[in-house]
Amino acid sequence: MAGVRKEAGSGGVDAGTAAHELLFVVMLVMRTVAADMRRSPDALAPTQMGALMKVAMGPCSMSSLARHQFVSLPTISKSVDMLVRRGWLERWVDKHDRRQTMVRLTAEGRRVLNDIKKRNQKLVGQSLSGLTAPEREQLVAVTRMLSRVLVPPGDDDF
Amino acid sequence: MAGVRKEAGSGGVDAGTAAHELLFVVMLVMRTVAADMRRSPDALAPTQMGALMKVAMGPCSMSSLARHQFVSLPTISKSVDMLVRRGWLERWVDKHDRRQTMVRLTAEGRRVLNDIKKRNQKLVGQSLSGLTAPEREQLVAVTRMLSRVLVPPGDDDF
DNA sequence: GCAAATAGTTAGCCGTGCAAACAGTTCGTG
DNA sequence: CACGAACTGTTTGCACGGCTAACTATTTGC
Repeated sequence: MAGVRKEAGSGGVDAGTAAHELLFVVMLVMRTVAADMRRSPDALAPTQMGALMKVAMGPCSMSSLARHQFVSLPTISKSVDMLVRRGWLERWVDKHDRRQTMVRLTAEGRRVLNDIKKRNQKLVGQSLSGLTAPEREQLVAVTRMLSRVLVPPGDDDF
Repeated sequence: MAGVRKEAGSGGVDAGTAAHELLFVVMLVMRTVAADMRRSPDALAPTQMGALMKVAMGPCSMSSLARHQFVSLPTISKSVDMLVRRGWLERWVDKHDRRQTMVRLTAEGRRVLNDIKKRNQKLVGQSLSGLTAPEREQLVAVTRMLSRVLVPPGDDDF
């Protein structure tokens, strides 16, 4: 039960242990990636990055964005303010429900987002080049599996 | 070369593609974990969490902590201030080099750190319980492999 | 047609991050 | 040994990220 650690490779692995290992790696990656994004000329916090990525999938409302990033409405409002000021997002009032303000990615925003993505990809890719080809295959298989299980199903905000 | 995406399962996977997939999952996990840590009574930012985890491995200096978290010395100084104020860390001047201030975890700090870890583990573990036992085995194998490759070798700060 | 619910923004607070400037300590070299 | 250079942290001042509370503007429902 809880508290019992089993070794991988011989016995079973409970979800808690797997979570522990996964969290360690996630922290490891985020630490370097977040630091690199801070140093970048187009400095961006992880949440803003996530917001851009969501909007890149298609226009959405403020609430939808806030739910997606798990932040409050005031927070996303201020963040979008900043992103609009930088010229990366456009904001307009929805025709059918004038309470909602919708958000769309600008061409410049898409360019910047792709730049950051490429930059992050290169950074992490350098470490990953230390893996063998089969190891990378295994890694991708696991990421697919995690994506399937980590994205809340039936929620359009994800 | 760059820009060419190959499908997993049949052909090879270049490091960039693997990095892309890994980053997606990392963002996914961090989003939920960071949000949960904000809501927690012992609210803590990812960097502070990382600092606590490093100090939990054994006492260390400010510089060492700053390098480990990839933040500036002023930033870690202020963060440690806060953690000392909360009673989670203790600070003292090194006997042999009076320039250095060392940091150690208090009993309370260790308790809180374990609480947060358990909380995160439970949160992520819930999603991971959707995996089969062999899938979890595979996941743990990949995390081990990633830890090996992501931790800068020969650097005592990691 | 009006109260309640919904969607965003504004105001005010605290925490995180940086660079620049400062202060104390150790090192190195004449 | 003495003094300047290098190293280690802190302070200051700024920008931004996050929250709650309070407010405005719309839509919905009875």
